[in-house]
Amino acid sequence: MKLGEYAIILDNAIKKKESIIMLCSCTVNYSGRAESYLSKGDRIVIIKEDTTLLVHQPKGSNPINYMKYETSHDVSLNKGVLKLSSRNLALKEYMDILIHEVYSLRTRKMEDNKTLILQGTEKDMAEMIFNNPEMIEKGFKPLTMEEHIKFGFIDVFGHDKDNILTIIECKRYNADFSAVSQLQRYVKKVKESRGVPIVRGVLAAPRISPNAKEMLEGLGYKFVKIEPPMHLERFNKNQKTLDAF
Amino acid sequence: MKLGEYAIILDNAIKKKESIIMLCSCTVNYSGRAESYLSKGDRIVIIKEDTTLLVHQPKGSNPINYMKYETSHDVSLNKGVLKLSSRNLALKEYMDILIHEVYSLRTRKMEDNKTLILQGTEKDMAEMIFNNPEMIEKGFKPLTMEEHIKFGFIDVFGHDKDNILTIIECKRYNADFSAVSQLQRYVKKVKESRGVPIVRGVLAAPRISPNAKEMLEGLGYKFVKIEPPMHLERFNKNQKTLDAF
DNA sequence: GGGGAGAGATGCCGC
DNA sequence: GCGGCATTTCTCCCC
Repeated sequence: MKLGEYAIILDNAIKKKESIIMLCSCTVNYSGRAESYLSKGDRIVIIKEDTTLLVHQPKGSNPINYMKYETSHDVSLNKGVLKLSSRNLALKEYMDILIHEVYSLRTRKMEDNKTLILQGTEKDMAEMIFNNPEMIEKGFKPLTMEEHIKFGFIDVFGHDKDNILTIIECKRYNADFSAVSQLQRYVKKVKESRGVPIVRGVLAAPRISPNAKEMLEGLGYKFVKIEPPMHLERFNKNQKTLDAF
Repeated sequence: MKLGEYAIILDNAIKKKESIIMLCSCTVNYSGRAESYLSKGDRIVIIKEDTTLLVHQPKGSNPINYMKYETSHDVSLNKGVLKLSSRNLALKEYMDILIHEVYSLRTRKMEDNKTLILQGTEKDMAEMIFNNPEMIEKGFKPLTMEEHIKFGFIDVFGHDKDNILTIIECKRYNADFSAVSQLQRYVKKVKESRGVPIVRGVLAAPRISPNAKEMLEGLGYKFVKIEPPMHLERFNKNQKTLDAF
């Protein structure tokens, strides 16, 4: 098939808001929040029904170039090269893909309105702690969860056994400097807004980096080792059983 | 084509380390750092040559499910359903994709060893400031760039006109709380390690959020409005010219 | 391999 | 729209 025929298929699919999956050799220019140039190579190019554009190389998780939704796409043919011009005027982002050869081109209206069920997030951790306060320490009495204050939101907020205000910051994986800084900010702001001299800070995570721990303890805060909850465990257990064979 | 034939094509491509692009109706189970379930719908499934797996819905920039590189993929056919079992034992991550119908399946050895040329990063900003110190303020004398200290690295480090040690933290977009905390940490650490009572902090970014500015000024630091440099501007200018038509 | 931080981060929610 | 923050963040760099 010639590039001109591919141009017509592309143009049609864009107009009909079908998803487009193309395997091709191409060159990519981008200008927007930054500027980039990617010279000729084989790539997977996807245009989704919401006009999102992705360019993937044969390695790696992330697209090498992309455009967000609400991008307009225009196809043109010039001197034996197919050109895809993508524009997001609202974001002032521009991309030109020069397509030298098309290896495969598929278009289809995709039917999918399903959303992901996800378990084991930071919010799930906060809920688990709220419902099992002794995980933090004996006598901890939670008051609120995901409480929004002007400067962010507090995962779990409550009183300790001596009725001292206590702020829990959860991290689903390794806690780092940034987590400690966040906790420090919340403690400072709550002290100010409530006019209380002492507010405790607790960082709940499966682990904490040594330097972050040093900073945490320097501030007089506490680390509690807690794993995020995994409730969809049946699948996991099945895998373990299967792996045993 | 029947699912059994697709199974053979898939199996072959996986063994030959070809890239695979499949349009299909499928169900996805994931278990690893978290757990997820995605019920039946039309998806784009990609297996790259480095064994990275991506599952894309018809909307959005990010894959709805994925596996990282160094994952093994196994294809099986059971009761009229094609099953792709993906395992990353090192990361303890598992995914099962049940494929109900294949709309399109392409495999190909992709040739691409090109890397992206990118301009306008935070590092580019630091270099620009290092070479044009008056952008920060009159009399600023930079000493080092990207200096690694035990607790992170300092974008630009130098003396101000009064020979006071000054730390510059760059952000290529909006500076937020986290940027201010980072600067605060560096100032504190440099004071301690050098035994100097006064160290200045400067945040260089195109803009700063009002709350972050309040925190910054509360710490006695300074904000300087600086845009990241865009050196590949020719393409951008051409676009503006084209858009005018 | 861990620590630390950037990213054209994206996506979500609240105001 | 902006602000604040989580993310199965990913990726890179340095130790």
